[in-house]
Amino acid sequence: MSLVQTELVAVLVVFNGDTPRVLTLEDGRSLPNGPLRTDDRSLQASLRAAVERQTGVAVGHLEQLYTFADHPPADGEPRRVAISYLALTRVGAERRAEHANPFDDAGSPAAWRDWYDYFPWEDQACPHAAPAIGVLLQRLDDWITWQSPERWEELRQRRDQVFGLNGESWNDELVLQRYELLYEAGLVPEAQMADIGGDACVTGLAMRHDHRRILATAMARLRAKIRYRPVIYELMPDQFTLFALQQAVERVAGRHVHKQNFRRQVAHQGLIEETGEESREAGGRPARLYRFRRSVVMERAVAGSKLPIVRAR
Amino acid sequence: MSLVQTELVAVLVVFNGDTPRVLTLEDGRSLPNGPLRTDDRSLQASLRAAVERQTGVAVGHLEQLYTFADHPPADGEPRRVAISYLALTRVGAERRAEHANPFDDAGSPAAWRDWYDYFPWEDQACPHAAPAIGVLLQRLDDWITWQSPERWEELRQRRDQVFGLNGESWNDELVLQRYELLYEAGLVPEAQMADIGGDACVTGLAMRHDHRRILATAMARLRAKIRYRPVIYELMPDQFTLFALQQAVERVAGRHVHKQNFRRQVAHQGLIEETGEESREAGGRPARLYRFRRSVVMERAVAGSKLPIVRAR
DNA sequence: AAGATTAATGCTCAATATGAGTATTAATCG
DNA sequence: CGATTAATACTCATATTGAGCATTAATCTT
Repeated sequence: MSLVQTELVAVLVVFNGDTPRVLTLEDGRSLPNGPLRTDDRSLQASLRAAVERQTGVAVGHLEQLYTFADHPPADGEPRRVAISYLALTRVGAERRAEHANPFDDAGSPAAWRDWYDYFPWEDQACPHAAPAIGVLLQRLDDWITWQSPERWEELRQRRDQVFGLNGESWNDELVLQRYELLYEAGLVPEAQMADIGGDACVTGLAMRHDHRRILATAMARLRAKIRYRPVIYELMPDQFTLFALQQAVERVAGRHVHKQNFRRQVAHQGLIEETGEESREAGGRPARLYRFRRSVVMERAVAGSKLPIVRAR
Repeated sequence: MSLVQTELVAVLVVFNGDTPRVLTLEDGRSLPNGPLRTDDRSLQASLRAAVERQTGVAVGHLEQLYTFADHPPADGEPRRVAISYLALTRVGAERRAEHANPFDDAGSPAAWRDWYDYFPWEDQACPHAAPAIGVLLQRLDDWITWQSPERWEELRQRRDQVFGLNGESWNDELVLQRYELLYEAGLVPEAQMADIGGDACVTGLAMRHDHRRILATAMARLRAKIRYRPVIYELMPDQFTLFALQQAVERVAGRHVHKQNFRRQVAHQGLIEETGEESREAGGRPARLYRFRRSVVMERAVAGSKLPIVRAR
């Protein structure tokens, strides 16, 4: 029959000025989730309720990501379907996780984790991540060599594309494709039946079920979306400097941005306005503070707003 | 509990050279659909099987659209969740609908219908649709006037945005937003409890459940996607002229394209190649025939490919 | 056969948008 | 006071985009 167990899974993202973080349960091994309850008004309402109940965090911007089905169960168990969402949370709202209800049903605390802990290779802007990526690529290479020779061509091409090697350029939106290639190659712990762990700084932290795949989908979506919709502002506090905004973009995208062009484009869009105040936290020339013009965005919610992310050479 | 009835719904699109068509059942009142069966390998596999069983059409390019939940049922019925997909079908493959298994479970034939029958106002390229759009906008205006005066401002702004009035420009991707505004205003038959029908050439054909909403989602997705991914080729036959390609884009987007710029950009992308043959069907200077370079696309599946759709003035 | 019609093509032009620099200014820190 | 940290101002070449004019090559009509 078509009765399936439907689960809602949320990827809550917050940017604390340093790195994007995701809300996790079970010591970082799963994402907040809950059942779709018949009495909730909508999927979104159901998800908000579940997350707030489970973690105490108020959910802001919310958008559906993708619906996954697990593999068909052998026994008569109902099939599990996961409807996943991306939720963006402003710093401040995220604090409630540590106070309100910091324990999930299993008794382990809800915790915010650097999303690059799960995908170290996605942080291309961070130079000290390079060695680990080198190790990973070496293992990938070894795996390819172990496959039947007629697949070499295809696999190497795929590797070059998704990891931006041999003339291809790094595409920060291919988070899911990279994860899936690594999964296929058995290089992430989830791919093994036994929980062998592996070296987390190379293969990233593992998660239960397909939660890391969902996280990859969320990262890819967010990276894609900040280029054409002003969603980055959903992660910013009320007031912020242009540098802080740029850092948010850089840390989300995992790559550097040309500062002057970034400012030019942001100014050009007219989505923010000066507050008149200045920030002198960084020790340097004080930076003007800006605020997001929510009213304007309502108007052109649709028009799009690109952010200048430098092309890789 | 979290047991819900999960339904898969497909929007199959074909372009026959004249207009985009969608595959419908029940005399055009519903979309092909089927349950998620526990023994199918994946959601996609389940959907392909259901559609082919129900309509006899082989599904080509397939992508997930969105997962909808209906309103909470009053009685103890399980809740219905619909996972919707967009499927693009090449002409030829679509023929099978008329031969193989032309009757659905209820005994009514599967039929391809002009998608603008369901959304007449979406066809902005068609001049004779203008009067009907005028009537619709008039009714929308009347409805706004009936609302409480403090909502007028907001509603008129929303109307101007989604319908491209008073200085706003028409955005062909807002299919869903337009439908939802009309729904809210009670201007589409689905919004009424009783099936009063209404004048289909103004309000469009109605569908059961939320199938027209799903169709709107599919149209919006396709219109958005042809701008940055080469999906339009999924609707083209093996060989085609540039003019045919342009018409496919125009009919899908519901707006005109600048011919020379269109050709320039298509040529620039290098996604197609001449076959060496010519078509002299149209009675004019013979047009060169092209074919889509599938191999190239595998390489830059990701790179994107924009199509020049003219901005509205 | 002449002229209308239907398209395909070739080419120009201005307005933006983009990527990558250099140079200057204004503050803090030690 | 000078090093450091940023913010900010400008320049420049190149690419992209929107819009148009002009020409060519076929068929269709009379």
